[in-house]
Amino acid sequence: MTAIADQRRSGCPISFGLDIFGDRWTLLILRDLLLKKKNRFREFLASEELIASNILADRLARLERAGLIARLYDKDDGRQIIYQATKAGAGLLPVLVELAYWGATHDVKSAAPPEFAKAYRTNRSGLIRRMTQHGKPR
Amino acid sequence: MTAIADQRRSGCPISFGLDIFGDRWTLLILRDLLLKKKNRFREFLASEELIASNILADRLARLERAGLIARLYDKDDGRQIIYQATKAGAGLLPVLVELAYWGATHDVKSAAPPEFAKAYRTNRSGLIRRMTQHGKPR
DNA sequence: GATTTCAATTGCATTTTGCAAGTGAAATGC
DNA sequence: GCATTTCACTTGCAAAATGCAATTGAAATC
Repeated sequence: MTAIADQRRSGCPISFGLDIFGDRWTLLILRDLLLKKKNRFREFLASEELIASNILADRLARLERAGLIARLYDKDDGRQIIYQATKAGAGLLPVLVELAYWGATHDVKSAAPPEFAKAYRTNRSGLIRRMTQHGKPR
Repeated sequence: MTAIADQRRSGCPISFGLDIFGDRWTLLILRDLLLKKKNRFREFLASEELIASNILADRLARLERAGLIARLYDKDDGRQIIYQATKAGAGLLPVLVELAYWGATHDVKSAAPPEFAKAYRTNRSGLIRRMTQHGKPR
């Protein structure tokens, strides 16, 4: 599965990522999807940071175009759409873990549980493996 | 050393980070600073992605306010300012490494050298340790 | 003393964001 | 079976951020 940023600024792999999710909201959606197991529009809307519905719709569309998420139709409810991370999207979990660890260690008012930083320091790859198992992309 | 985002959206450590560097340019400046050993205004301007000088000045000011970089005066040249990562700024190196690895593995046209992904897979923490030693923050 | 280099700043057009309200289709309640 | 609610969005519009080109003033070089 390959992500495509169509107006990339350079060949740099970091700028490639930022061309897709370099904004204040996109990684929060992926956090909800990968870490909080949310997968519906209204669930993303309900997150603490209060994303506006037009921005959410725009970011979901971009994520889909970039190949990081897929849209499924809920067969039990014709209104609802289920959002799922692709392998490329799920591949960002380690990035989210590093971001969370950086925030947890540099933000005085962090709401991250102390167990997280502890688990990270004790066994980072085990932590990531456990987190990955829980919400495996198909 | 503690970074301060003054209008944070939530207690989430990920959103804390995004409140500081959640845009298309800030992490590229930190990439230049931490990975490419650039530390002057004109050097950041010269990067491949071609940041505009007003945006660069704005991001450097924000990074300083957030406590991720410091400004030093070059005593050999009164015009020049030397930008340096603080410990909090240098703490983002693992985030940059993960971003680079994600980009290197998911971007077909990645310009990242194959040795990087190889080194990451073989010995990630050793790679990060070596990268950290090279440009140590004071 | 004139020219160049430095780190920015200014003015202005374009794009993105954010808020509030609204939409149509589908499900639920009575 | 009809009204109400819920769903995933869309629309309109003001405000803020971005991007471009030109300019600034201080300091270094020629």
